[in-house]
Amino acid sequence: MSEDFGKLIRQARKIKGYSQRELAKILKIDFTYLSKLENNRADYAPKEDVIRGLARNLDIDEEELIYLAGRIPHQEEELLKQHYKSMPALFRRMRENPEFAKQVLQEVANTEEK
Amino acid sequence: MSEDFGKLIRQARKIKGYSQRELAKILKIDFTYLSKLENNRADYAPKEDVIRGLARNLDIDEEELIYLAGRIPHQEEELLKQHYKSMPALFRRMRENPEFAKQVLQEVANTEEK
DNA sequence: TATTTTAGCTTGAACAAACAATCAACTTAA
DNA sequence: TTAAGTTGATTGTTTGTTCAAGCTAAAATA
Repeated sequence: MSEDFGKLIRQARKIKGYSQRELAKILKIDFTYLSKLENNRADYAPKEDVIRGLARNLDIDEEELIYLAGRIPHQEEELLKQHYKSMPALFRRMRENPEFAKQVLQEVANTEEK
Repeated sequence: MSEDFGKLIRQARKIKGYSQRELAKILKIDFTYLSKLENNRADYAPKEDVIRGLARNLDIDEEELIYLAGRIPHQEEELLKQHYKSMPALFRRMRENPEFAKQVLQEVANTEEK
């Protein structure tokens, strides 16, 4: 589990003024599990549903939280398949050349008209 | 499982002149499982190891086959986490605007000096 | 002020569900 | 009559979550 995933959800929970038990109840998960998530003590990332539940109730962007957890949103799997021939290059390039990654992501962020 | 994953590995196997049993033996998987993979009858994508084994023995690019199977190579998970804030935009943009996707991927492919 | 609640949190062990692969039985073509 | 391939049922493994037990600090109570 990501180092910052736990930090982020704990912080967000506190801002919302929930105790772990309160939030866990809303999400219908065990509060001890939420504790583990906040401490990055869960061996594996939660399921997408759980992550989305967290995001919704904590006013975090759902997709962002999914990526932060090290998952890829289910709906994007199609994209991977469709572009399977060029994806490896894209990812390798972004990994090996952080400047490039920054540039591409910047570009996308800019052209986005929210 | 991807529509073309099965087709691709079956085709590649035939080119190599293997029967399902022969190839399965090399990969140390059950030949009936290989059959299912070729027919896209396996409910879930194989593990990364199995995909890599297939790719190696069938002269397919390992990463490409992983993406085609709808998975993301383990080593790339870090990248997702690192850029969790901008990834959603990138993927959404690529999904919603195939032209954009093409362009970005082209660009990467071109600047790659193999 | 010492003592007992209580509210919030953490952790290892146990468990359940989802996922990945095999087994047993069959079909077909050669 | 065997070599190749398919399929539904079953099983094994990994992943995701809960359970049982306990810790700590701050309030309440004596």
